[in-house]
Amino acid sequence: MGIEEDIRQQKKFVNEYEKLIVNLMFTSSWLDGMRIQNLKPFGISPQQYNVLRILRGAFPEPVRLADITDRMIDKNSNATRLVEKLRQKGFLKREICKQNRRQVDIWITPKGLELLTETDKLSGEWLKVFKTIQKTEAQELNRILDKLRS
Amino acid sequence: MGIEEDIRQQKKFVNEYEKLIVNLMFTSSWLDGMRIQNLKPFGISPQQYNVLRILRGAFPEPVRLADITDRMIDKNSNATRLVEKLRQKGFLKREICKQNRRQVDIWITPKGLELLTETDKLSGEWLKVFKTIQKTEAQELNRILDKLRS
DNA sequence: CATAAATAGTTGTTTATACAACTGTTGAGT
DNA sequence: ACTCAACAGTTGTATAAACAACTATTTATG
Repeated sequence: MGIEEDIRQQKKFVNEYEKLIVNLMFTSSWLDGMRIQNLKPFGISPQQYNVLRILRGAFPEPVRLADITDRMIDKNSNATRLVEKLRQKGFLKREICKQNRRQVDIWITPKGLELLTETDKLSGEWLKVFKTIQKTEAQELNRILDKLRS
Repeated sequence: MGIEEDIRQQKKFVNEYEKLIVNLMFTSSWLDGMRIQNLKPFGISPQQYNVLRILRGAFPEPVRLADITDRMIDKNSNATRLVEKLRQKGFLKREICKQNRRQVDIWITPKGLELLTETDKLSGEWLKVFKTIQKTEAQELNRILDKLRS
């Protein structure tokens, strides 16, 4: 019976919108839990993964720290510290920009690219999770979520 | 153009499912940010609000700590400490169960109920956020999200 | 050119989260 | 009744998130 069962709620939601808020939060938390478990063997968090994906998207061009913050799913995380964690693990390099010494340019390293190649292999696992819904349903979800935020 | 624009992604997603993962995470983070801002004037976090809602749902019956954990959206949060925070603020009371002294019974207080009555008034604000989508679209989202987790 | 404002990151501090280890209580099996 | 496993919460600790204050650099303005 869906989300009511997941949160053991006896009463019905007052309306579809109330239910939707809870449903989105719950589903996201559920997905995030799976992402954490998936990435654990690689020693990175979903947020760190997010940063590496952004860097790969720009490769071989560098990305500025501010751009990372701007493009991250969770805007509130501290990009400086996230990047430092990834640098310590050797997945990226950072350099103060010669032209504008306020800004820091960041590149993904071969080791970082290699890591993403490994995690890419997990996408088959993810597709299994999503096999429960049709492609048209995924499209419909994407459409309505985009509309919701507009 | 939707989520691609929100995360400033130039390239297209490889498929609707990849896009959906990002879209769900992003939308949830966006909603959560609004919830934090909404609840800030009342001095509680979304998680604490979630606990109070569970308690109100059972009122005047008590709820056991384990049930709270079980019914929470974010299962990983530490219910003991969440409850203690709310107790300090006077929104709930807790008592060791006479019949089974391992378990702790928790009730929402009149002050807690009053707080929820105040926050209920905000639901009008929330409906404004959701006015962008139709009721049938909300139903469709709920249906597909439930299916996704099944 | 001197100063102020804006920009780009960094650091400090408080609070929250994740996960494991721990305490106390009850129930089951012998 | 005694032992052990299961149960219900709590506490410790390491890591991360939230938010504001701070430093350094560049750009704009008089």
